[in-house]
Amino acid sequence: MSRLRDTSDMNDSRPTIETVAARAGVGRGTASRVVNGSSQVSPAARAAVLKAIDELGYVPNRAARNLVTRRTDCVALVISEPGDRLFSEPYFAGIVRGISSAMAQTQLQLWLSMVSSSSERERTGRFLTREHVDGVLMLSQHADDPLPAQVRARGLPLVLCGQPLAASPDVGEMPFVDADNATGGRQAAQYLLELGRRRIACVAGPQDMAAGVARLEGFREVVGGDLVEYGDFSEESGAKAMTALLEREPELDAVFAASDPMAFGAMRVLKAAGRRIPEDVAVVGFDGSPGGRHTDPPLTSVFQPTEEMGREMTRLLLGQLAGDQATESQVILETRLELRGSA
Amino acid sequence: MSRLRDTSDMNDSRPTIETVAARAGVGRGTASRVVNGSSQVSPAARAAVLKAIDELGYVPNRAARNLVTRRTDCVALVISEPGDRLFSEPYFAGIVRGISSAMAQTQLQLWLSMVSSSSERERTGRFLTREHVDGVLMLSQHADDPLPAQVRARGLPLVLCGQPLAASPDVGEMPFVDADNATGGRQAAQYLLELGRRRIACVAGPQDMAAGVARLEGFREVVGGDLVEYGDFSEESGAKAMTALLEREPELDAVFAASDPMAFGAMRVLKAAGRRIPEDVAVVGFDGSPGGRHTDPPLTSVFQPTEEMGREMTRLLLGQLAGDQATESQVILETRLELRGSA
DNA sequence: GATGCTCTTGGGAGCGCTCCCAGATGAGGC
DNA sequence: GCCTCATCTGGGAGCGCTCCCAAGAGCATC
Repeated sequence: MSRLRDTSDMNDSRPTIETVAARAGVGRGTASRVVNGSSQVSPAARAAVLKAIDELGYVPNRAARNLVTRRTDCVALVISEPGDRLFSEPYFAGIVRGISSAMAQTQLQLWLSMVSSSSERERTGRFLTREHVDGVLMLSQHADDPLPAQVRARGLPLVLCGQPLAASPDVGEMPFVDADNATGGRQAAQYLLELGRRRIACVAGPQDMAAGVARLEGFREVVGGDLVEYGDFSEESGAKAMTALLEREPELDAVFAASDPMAFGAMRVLKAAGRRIPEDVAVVGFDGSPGGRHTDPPLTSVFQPTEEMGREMTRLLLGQLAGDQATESQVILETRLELRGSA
Repeated sequence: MSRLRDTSDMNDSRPTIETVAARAGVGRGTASRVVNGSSQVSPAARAAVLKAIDELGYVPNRAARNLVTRRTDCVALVISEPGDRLFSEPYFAGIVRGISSAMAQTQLQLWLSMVSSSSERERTGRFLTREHVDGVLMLSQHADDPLPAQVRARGLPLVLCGQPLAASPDVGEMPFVDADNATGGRQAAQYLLELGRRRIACVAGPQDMAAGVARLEGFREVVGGDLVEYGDFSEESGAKAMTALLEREPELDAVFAASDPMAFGAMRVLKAAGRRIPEDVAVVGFDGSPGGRHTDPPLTSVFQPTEEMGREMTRLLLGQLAGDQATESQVILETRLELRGSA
């Protein structure tokens, strides 16, 4: 009576592992061992089970498995930033993409939580228990964010994006992935020096984020001086800082901005002030974002491999989940100067 | 021997509903009824159970519940776009934020899947079954994306962001949330007319997306004419289109760009061509994105409530999940012209 | 042929929960 | 006092899976 059907919804009752075992002519245990890749199975039994699985279109029931294994197969991705400013930055987009694509190779699900208010922070904090997730990936650079320590205290595997500030608790053991911000700052400064620039200013990032501190530090190692104004990585703050810098030193001939958006803002102000880029003032950003290709002139920038950072975060977390001691817990990825037109 | 401990990890064995029932002096069934908000419980029993839950810090085991209820309490958020261009746009960021915050009020988990390659598309497609998720939210505007129809065919609750093109299959019944793009286009055109502009050009969006079509349609209803060039919503494409428009009609005195990034590109080209904004050429964008506040001059733009769109998508999906016939299945949200400096 | 080993196997037990049925309780009507 | 009905309650059954134990099979050794 039944005609050909999509195997994906046979009669609304999907096959269980018992069905598979029966069809393969083996016991439930053996079927389970095959599904979970145990080596303790004879080739014949394995083949029979695999055939049955294929014919029945068997998919293991996640809930049943999680119930007995006491894992959740679920990893939280927490994006913890006030306001919506940062999420729209290419930096975040690249990392999320990297994480997502690496996670797609896995059994794991990626649970997304965006935290901007303190009430959301509290809600999320309460949720981040072993009861709900196996591990946590966190995009949060602010030193005063309590979530990382909280997660860590519960013994949940955690990988941060961005080195925590030295002032943070447990900073030594916090696993993280970051770009080599200090070297990036050095690369920018060195290049500007090599161009023959001598009055080099810096639009630095916020000093309550490790990235802001390190980029400035690297820059200063090479250039010295104190022609520095601070922003918060946003375009607007970059424009403000640039205005201040121009006032302090009208003769400046180069600027290093610690983020691409800040560089965009700085370029806008420079142009409005009648400076030609790069002839009068050379500009170097930090991010190497795609948007920098389309400014006028295109922005020379220190590239950080955001997508790779996301993939590395995932790799570190998987290592922790597997209890693999060999996996390193802190990874710093190289930056490189991407020459376009602004310097 | 034991000192004060975080109740969240007492002895590594979390209380079960049986523990709660025992402590409250009731049966397992009654405890379960209280947890699930059944009305068939006497006030005294309810109070006792709630007290026990509180004292024990009881949290229901999700896997066990899902096993028996045959739900997953999990909703997929699929962001289906080629390349990483779009994800970094404020449009996406706002919607994701809205979805995330609405979902946080819920039992549901949000499973994130970013799809850019066709292999990822296939993987995701295979995963989007009732076995894995209860429903799907999809951010995908391209007409040729097979995922929506696939999900729909499986009978999974689905809400799209952005009205599907009329050419798409099942378009009539596809639940979606969108901004009123046509009216938005009209608003922009009308305003430019009211300003006394007479040679009004349009940088239109891609015509394989409903948003691109509708915004142009609305614009044309008011302005007519064929001073139109097409972009793909990106800044670069906006610049290209603007260049072409200037060539075709050097005397144009206004431009409507169907996205903010395209407007940014257009403004850049206009300035490079020596046009003053808004004196020589008035510019109106579409998005009302925060970035538009910091251009020079700030960008007048048709605002679409992205965050609200995300919240509405969530609401519609929850309605479907609850089997609530009263919940409308298609929502179109108002746009409004946000006056800044460029027009 | 008995013994000891390894490799493989089947299936009982049980994870924590909800569903549902049968029973207890109490109020109300005869 | 007895029956009926509605309300509330306890706990058995069972969701689909993995874990683990005991036992069978096969082989080499004594």
